[in-house]
Amino acid sequence: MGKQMTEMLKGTLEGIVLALLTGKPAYGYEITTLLREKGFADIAEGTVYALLVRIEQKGLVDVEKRPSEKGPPRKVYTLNIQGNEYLDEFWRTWSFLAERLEQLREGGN
Amino acid sequence: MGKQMTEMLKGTLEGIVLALLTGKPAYGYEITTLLREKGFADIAEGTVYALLVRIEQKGLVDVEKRPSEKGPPRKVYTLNIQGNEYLDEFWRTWSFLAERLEQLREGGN
DNA sequence: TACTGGTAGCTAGTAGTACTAAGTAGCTGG
DNA sequence: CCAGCTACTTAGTACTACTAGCTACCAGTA
Repeated sequence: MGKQMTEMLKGTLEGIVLALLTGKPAYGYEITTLLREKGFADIAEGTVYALLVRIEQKGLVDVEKRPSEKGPPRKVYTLNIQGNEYLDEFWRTWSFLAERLEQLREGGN
Repeated sequence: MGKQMTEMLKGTLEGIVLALLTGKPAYGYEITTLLREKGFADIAEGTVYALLVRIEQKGLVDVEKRPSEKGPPRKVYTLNIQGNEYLDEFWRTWSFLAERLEQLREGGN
């Protein structure tokens, strides 16, 4: 992956994953494949798992272990209230940044 | 500053500063005040100077020392060809991310 | 049986970047 | 003379995505 993309994902990937969880719980492996479908083809698996541990420790998601039909048990992550608030804050921050950047791109300096 | 903003700026602040430099050279102190005018009120001075050192070492800008009317000499930064290419790459990366995020926000998961 | 491959999760160590917190230094006005 | 603005610098810290591995379960196949 490009280095610029790597740096830009810092701070946004967390929001992306939380956004994926709105409404539909998912487990780690599922999230990585979801990300690939959504166009984030080069995000390392290990990155996702580490991120999931982080948002769990922050208390943004509830976790439940469920047996899988094909493989080891899955850890299913569900966005909770705190996670929703955090996600709202994320979107506000994102909007702020995106607006300024569009101004910079169009307005010219 | 919010922690989310801090993390989100990683990778984008560099592009923002380079964008500010397109067409008009500027020096560090000027850039920090420019950033504040543009809405990035809470970006630490030290952050900007460190970033400027970095983009200089990457060879994205040309540097010239000029005496100031009121204070120590200024280091004036000018975007060069490599910087322009880097900035193009930055906008491509940004567009990619912004598109996916808008899809995520609207399309709903 | 042995082996491959898909599913599923985990970890130690590294690099990059924004931050804090402090400092140096020149100039002007009270 | 010193407070305050200008202007730049630096050491140390925290956070996050990465690499590069590892464990483990199951199905199909040679």
